[in-house]
Order: sequence, then structure tokens, then C-alpha cells
Amino acid sequence: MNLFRHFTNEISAICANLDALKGQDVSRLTVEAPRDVSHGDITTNAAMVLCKGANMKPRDLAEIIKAEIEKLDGVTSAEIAGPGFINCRLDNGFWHRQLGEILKAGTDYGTSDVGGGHKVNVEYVSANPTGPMHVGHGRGAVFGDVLASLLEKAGYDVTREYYINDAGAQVDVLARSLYLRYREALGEDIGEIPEGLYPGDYLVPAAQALAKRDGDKWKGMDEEQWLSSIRDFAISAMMELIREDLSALGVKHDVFTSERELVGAGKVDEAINFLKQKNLIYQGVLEPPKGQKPDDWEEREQTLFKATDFGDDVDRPVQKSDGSWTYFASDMAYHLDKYRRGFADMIDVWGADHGGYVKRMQAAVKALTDNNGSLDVKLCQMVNLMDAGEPVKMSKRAGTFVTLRDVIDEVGKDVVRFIMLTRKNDAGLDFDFSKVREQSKDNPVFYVQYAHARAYSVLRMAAEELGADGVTDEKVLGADLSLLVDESEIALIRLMATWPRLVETAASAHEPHRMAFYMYDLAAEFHQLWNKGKDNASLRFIIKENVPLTMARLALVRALGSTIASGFGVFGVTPKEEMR
RNA sequence: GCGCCCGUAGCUCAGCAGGAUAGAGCACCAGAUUCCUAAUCUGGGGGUCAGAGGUUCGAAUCCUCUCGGGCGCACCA
Repeated sequence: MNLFRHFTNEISAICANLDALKGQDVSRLTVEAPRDVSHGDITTNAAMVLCKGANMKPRDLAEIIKAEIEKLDGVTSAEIAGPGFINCRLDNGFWHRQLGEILKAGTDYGTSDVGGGHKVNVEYVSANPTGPMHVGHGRGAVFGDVLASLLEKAGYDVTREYYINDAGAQVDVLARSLYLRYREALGEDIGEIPEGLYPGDYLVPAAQALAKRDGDKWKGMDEEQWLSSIRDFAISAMMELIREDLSALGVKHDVFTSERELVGAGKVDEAINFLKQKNLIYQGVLEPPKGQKPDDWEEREQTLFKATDFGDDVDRPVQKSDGSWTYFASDMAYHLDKYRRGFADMIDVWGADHGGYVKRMQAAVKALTDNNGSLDVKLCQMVNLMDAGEPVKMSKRAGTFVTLRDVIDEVGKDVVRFIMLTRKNDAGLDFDFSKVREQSKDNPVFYVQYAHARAYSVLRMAAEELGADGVTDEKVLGADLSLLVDESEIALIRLMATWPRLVETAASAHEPHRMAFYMYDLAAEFHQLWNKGKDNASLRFIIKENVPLTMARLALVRALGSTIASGFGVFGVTPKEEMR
């Protein structure tokens, strides 16, 4: 249960039934946690947003509403503050019931149905199949994967998709690069890799596999004879590499869509024809870009899409001068395809260097779906690899290029995944090796993992002290939670109780990073409580002389563990039961 | 020149669909800790939310402009 929504509904109902407020729109009414805990547990702006329509002073209206709120179940008192806030205190019983719900839900805690089973398509990674993934791809991969999981947790029906850009010139370059390596594999001395081809040695094993499969069949042939066949081989070899990288990172997709197949199936012609019928395709000449006129600029007539009708700055070419489709054209076909597969809501995760492409794609989606489809584009900023505060020097040429795989091998997938989510997507992210190896509060992954492990440690310790029979699930889950009365215990429950709402708002904002910050806060709250037991032995979780209280506290600890595990579940990070 | 993103404490960043006295970590200062894992905790100082207007009961948050930074800008993907 999202307690804020619960009380929003309750208080909205109160207001709707007040004589003074008959017929008023209560949709602006909100219930939130006050910034300052001394103001109470929850606060509402009801009187302030409704006073105008009622023609009353906010504080006068607040008096009326307050009297009704005080009758609500779980509310002990309400008071009016500031310009007209109504601050409410909830009784401990309310928090104990929340804790009971958390325990019942276990690691499913926070699961919501706000998504209403609505279909959403999340497209992410979509790295060109020309080599292994780099760290920037990794960020997009984790972001997309976790956003998808988050939306699932919030009750959406999510499809995870990968768009394979296997139709452009870059895959021809790949094929030529592989062909060269193939000749090398057959024993030829190929010398330096020429400018314009991919130099990476990840092509070596692929070339050997090709040589093994086909022998010297392609040797000495003209490019047009081998290009198509070797290109297919190269693409599938590179996709194999990428799939391995993804699986090392624990990133999954439900659907892989090939641009080449889309084009081959005539989907681009279909999309363009659709737009032609709407008079959105025409022959025209574009102005040269201002300020940065390319040297080789020439005026030429092009086939253009009327993107300006849908909010873009200029109309966009869909056909190259050799008659083939531009990338944009096939991307339009791809999004139309997604729409026709039932996805009115689409989310694309791209690198920030594609920022200039957002408007035109959104314009295209509007045009192709008659404004029924929506596309949200999440741009992920650069990842700066650092070590002890210094940038890690990377050069493809010098062979010191750090791939995503290198990073995963170095620190593990869980660390990579978590760190990628510790910044919002449109902010740059420093990934510091020395920091993520550190075992301290400085390192958020460690700090949160440690909270989870500490929870397990307490449960293990209890079993040791009280005997395994004394700490069964039954006993912990059946504990008398009303024994938890210390303010710091209630504070922990209070924070855990906001998790369902956090899931919902993070999902609707498409901002998974909020979960990372929440988990860090939650871990801090728990560590803090643990530490109180140092000063004050009566606050320790395990008190041998008082088994009922111990059981209640173990229940609290267990709830903390499952709340963190719930977040980790969305993150695709395995919670640790002990630190080593 | 245009578009998008960004500008919050010395540093790195949060800020919960507009709410009350703007928060956290690091760093700094002062303390605590023979104890369920010292793999920490408590307290303190520190901000004109880049600047200026506007919208309103109320703005770090929304709108406009200015300044500063990043990315992108015809037939690449």
C-alpha cells in the first residue's frame, strides 16, 4: 500500500463530502511527508488548494477539514500550521500495521498496480554490432534494464527490446575489416590495419572461425562476391560478443529487431508511403546549417519528411542521394512497427551524443501514430572511468581501451550495475575504481550491501543465542509488533513505508536512480539504529531476557532486509548475506 | 547561429510532479566507541539554489531573458 495515496484518497473523500466544498475539484490535493519530522507524519495542502473555491480563508477551512481528519483510522492528532497545512500524527499502531504488511510482502514489497497492465516498450543498448561494448553502452544497458524492471514492479506490461543497427555502411566496414583478418587467419601477412577499418583484435577469433568454416573459399575474390556473406557472418559474430557482454552484466532483452530485416521486408517503404498519403513527404532543398557550414556543402534536392509540422526545427531527409534510405527512415519504420505491435508507449534509451536526434524521432512518432503514440527518450551521459580521482587514460591505438567487460571482470556486475544508477541519467558519471573497491560509507554499493548483510548477521546471531528453534520464521513473523515503541524503531518503519510510493514516482518519472538514493538512506537509517545499541543496551536487537521484544525487533530487521532485497531485485543486484 | 541538457555548501551530488527553517556524503572542527561485525556513530561550522524578471497564498522546482559549461547540428549510424 502506498500510504500517501491511501491518505490522499481518504482526505479527498472527506473534502468532497463537506458542504462548504460541494462539487470542487480535489485533484490538486496532495498528502506528503513533511520535510521536518517534528511537524508530524503526514501533511496535506487540502485547505490551501480548496480555499479559493470555497471562498474561505485557508486556516478557517483547515479547521473544518482537520476535525474530520482526526476521525480517520490511524490518525492520533492533527494540527494546522503555517499558511494552512494540516499536519497529522499517526499512531504507532498504524506503523505496526505497515510493518506487518512489509513482512507479509517480503521481497515483493513495493510492487504496485499503478501501471494497470499497460503495455510499454523499452528499447535500450542498441549498440552497433561492430565490436564489444564499451562502458558508455553499459550505462545505457543498465539504465534501460532497470527502468524496465521498475516499470514491471509498478505494474506495467513491459517488453525489453534491442534494435540491431545492421543495415548501414558501418557493417560493410565491419565486413571488410573481418575479411582482412580472415586473410590473416589464412596465413597472409596483412601488415598494418588501414585507416578506416576497425583495428580491434576482437575480430581475430571471428576471422579464425570463418576460416575454419569456409576454408580459403573467399580468397582472391572480388568484394562484391564475398561482401554479403561475410557481412552476415561478421554481424552474427559481433552480436554474439555483445550478447556475452550483456549476459555478463545480467542484462536481458525479450526482442531483438534487425534493421536489415525491417528494410528487407519493405517496412520502410510502408512507413514512407503512409506518410506520403498524409502529404508529409516531399522533394525539397534544405538550408545549410548556420554557423558551421561544412566545406563540401552542396545544394541538392532531397526527399524530406515534414518534421516541422510536429515540432522539429527543420524537415529531415529520408533518402540518400544513391536512393537508399537514411537511418532516420528505417528508424521511423521501426517505431511504426513497434506501434503496430501494440506499443503506444515507447521509451528509447540513447547515448547523449544522439541528443540532436530526439525531436525528429518524436515528431516522426506523432506523425506515424496520428498522435496516439508517445515516445520518451532517455539520454545517458558519458561515463568517466577514474582511478583514485585521476582519469583512466584510454586509447584505442595504444591498446589501453577499457571495455565494459574489463570493468565487469574487475569489480563484478553488481557493483557496475549499482554505480551506474547512482546518478540521474542526464548527468555525467564518474566511475572510480579505487572508490568502488573501498569498503566504507564512501562506497554506496558497499554501504547498502552491508546493511543487508548486517540484517542477516543479526538473524544468524539470534539463532546462535536463542537456538535455531527459538528463531523460526513462524516466531519472527508472528511477533508482537506493538512492542516496537522506540522513536528510532518507528523512524525506520516510517522510512520503509515510503518505499511503495518511491517505486511509483520513480516509475512514472522514468528515473531509476531515485531508488539508489533511497536505498542508501535506508541503509543509513538501519546502521544508525544498530549503533544506538552501542550506547544504549536496551535498544539492541537481541535481548536474551526478553524474547517477545527480541522477536519483534528481529521482525523489524527482517523487514529491512527484504526491503533492501526488493530494491536490489529491481536493480538486478544480488543481495549479500555476509560480507567477506 | 540554432536546438537539447546542465548550473544547489570548498568538492561530489540529492531534492519526493510547486510547499514550511534547502538536504546527504566527502573534506574541516569537537567528541564517542572494552559493545549484536570498528566494515562506525554523535554534534558543529559552512549556501544570494548562476543572475534578473514573471506566474501564485507559496518557486531550487513552472515561464521569459542574460551569463557560464557539456553535447549535437545535410545525403553517418
